[in-house]
Amino acid sequence: MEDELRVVSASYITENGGPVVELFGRNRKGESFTLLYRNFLPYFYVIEPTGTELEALDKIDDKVKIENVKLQYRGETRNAIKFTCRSPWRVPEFRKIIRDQNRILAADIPFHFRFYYDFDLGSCVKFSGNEVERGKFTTDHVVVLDSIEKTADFLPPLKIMSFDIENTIKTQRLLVIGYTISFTGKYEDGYIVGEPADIVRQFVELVRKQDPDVITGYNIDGYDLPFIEGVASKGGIELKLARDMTTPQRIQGQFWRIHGRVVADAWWNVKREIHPKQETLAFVSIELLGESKGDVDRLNIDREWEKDRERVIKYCIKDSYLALRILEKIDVLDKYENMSTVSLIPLDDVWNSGNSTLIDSLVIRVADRRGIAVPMNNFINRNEEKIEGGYVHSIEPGLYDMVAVLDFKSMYPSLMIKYNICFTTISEDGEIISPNGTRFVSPERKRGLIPELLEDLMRTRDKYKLMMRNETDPGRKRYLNSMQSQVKILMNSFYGVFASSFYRFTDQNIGSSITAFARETIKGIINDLNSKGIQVIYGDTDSVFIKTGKTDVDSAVSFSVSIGEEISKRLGIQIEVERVLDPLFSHGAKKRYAGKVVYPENERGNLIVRGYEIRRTDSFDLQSEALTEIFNYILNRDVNGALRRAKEIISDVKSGRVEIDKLVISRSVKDFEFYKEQDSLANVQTAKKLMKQGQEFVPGMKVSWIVVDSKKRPQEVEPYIPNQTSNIKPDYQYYADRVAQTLSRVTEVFSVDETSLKNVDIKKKSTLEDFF
DNA sequence: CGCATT
DNA sequence: AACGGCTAATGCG
Repeated sequence: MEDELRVVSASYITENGGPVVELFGRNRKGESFTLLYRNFLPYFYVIEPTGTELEALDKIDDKVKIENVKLQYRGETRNAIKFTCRSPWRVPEFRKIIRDQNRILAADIPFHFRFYYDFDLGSCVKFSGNEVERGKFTTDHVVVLDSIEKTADFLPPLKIMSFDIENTIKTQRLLVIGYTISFTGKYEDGYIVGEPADIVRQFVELVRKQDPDVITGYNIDGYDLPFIEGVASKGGIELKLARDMTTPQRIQGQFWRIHGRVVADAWWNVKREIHPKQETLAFVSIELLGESKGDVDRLNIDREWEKDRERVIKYCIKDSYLALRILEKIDVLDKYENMSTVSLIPLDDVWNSGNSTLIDSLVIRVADRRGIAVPMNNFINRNEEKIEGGYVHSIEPGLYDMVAVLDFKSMYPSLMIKYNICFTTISEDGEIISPNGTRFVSPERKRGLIPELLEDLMRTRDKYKLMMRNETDPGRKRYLNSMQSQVKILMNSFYGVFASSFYRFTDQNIGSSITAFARETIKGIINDLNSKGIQVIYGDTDSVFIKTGKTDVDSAVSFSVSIGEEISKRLGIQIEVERVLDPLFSHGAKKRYAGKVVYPENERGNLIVRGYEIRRTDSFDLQSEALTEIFNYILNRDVNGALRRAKEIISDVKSGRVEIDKLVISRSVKDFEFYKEQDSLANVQTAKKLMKQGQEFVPGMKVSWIVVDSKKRPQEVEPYIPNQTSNIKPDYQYYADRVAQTLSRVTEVFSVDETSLKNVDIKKKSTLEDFF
């Protein structure tokens, strides 16, 4: 049989003492597949092993063969051996035989990645083989592979299953599992009730029969899955949720791995994608879907269950439905499928692992092809010293006219290309010298592996952008846009990974050279512009804000474009006019500014605010809204209006003329042990109170509260739960003070301080009362 | 200064 | 075969 597949996940199982690689996914028609490959074995390298080491390796019962090879290691050709064995799970044990871990190479690459690299596979594969009986596998088809190769990507229908559990609070008894399944645009839902052990047994059956690619739910990682696992282990039930009958495994107390499926917690994904101000399912459902949750009282779920079982079941199913719709709404599935295409690893690994895994996938393949040694990651000898980062130019308080924002296109990747920065080119006799003294060989002598990869990615991105411009079909256009954006994200993640302390190809000097070149470049531009009489107002890492001195937009744009072109040509790195702001406001702090956009045309009139409270979840809505209003006045150059309105807002808050929803403050909470003085922190206090009330809480979650007495030490707060606020009395003075502080940072630029803002006769204005 | 956030 | 991109900077308590 022959077909093509989008790979959802890859793993291996043991069969007759040896490994079998398994790939899972769906074809264009939406049929699910298991692909099996039996003739692949694990291996690693050792550079110049000693006699004793070689003897010990040779004696290993698991050994298949030892071969002599040559490898490029730290710029030299070295003799090495390639050690092949049968059991991937025993490799950590064999690693210990070698004294100096620097001499063992590529002995920490997960087996399914080894398979992926060696067969040069991608997000989609073309295969041929014999279809066999399904046996224990849950997919529509099971195929023993003859051949497999990478193929052009496509997006088949994937099946998503969302579930939610309800349990009693006191006895922690499982009451019901509700679920919703989405496939080819259709929804199907249902529930399971009965004895707890039976519920879990039936759930396992359901998952096996439905065979979903993605499993989701709201906070299933930290709550529902561990709960079900607990019931299963108490009842002696094997939780065979995987496509190959294995049980879920928890990685680092956080992610779950279920062979053949992606576990994608809707909460975790929402957090990562949209940073909502509050993270409860109720809040996110309303914000994203405009739908509210059922109104079952979870605190008295035992009573609700006795009184009206149907209602609790409906509520449970609704929660699973909402989580599913949220996951669909934030469009993560397509996005991660496309990143899988760009980074050449299975969907599951893109979704649930870090940037270094993506970079590994591209870099290790090239290194292997060129005989370049692949060291292991090093999590033990972490370098304590930090790399110096980007340069941030200070900004004077004030209101500035016609400011152009120029910024570098992919600055760090561009510098890595320009200066040939790579672990393969770093050398004491290099011709290129970074500002911190590190030397790199010139590209004429030896083109670096990383610069070459980055150049390929730049070309790929430009290709997608060009295709996007010429595309008329909106669906296809969205796809192309997503692809170019994933390529950009991947390019930009190179610097971070190479600046990290643990990464296999990292050298401290590589990371610091990149930022040093960047600082030199940006400072050079600032000095140059200043010497030409062009005033630089601000700059951060890869951007410069200049005063154009023009009064109309067209001249401001053409003036700054010509400056950008001149710099681009001179430095060989592209710099573009991102925006023109008129005016730009600063209160004199770095990374904080507001401006009104006059260019580009499609953004004209928009207000942009960076860094200020408006964007922060630990400021309350009223504070954000007040600041936005004041910025509106200021950016329309109405300073008196701003002052008048600021005073009005503050006096309104002070006298309690504000809805409680506007006073909610949210912050995340870690594991309590993490804190030195946990009792003094409002977020920890809130989490503890929530737990006492029997609410779901897991570390890492954002909690929301209202300050009720700021004069107590520590300040007293009450958890905020929507529609349950009747008995909370906010400390209005506290809120008024905080708003005053925020607004005065702006008004002080115009010589009005906090005290003058607060000192108003509130009797004069009583706008609200006039309505009654 | 510790902590969370951008 | 398995944890893991980076720093600069602000502001609250």
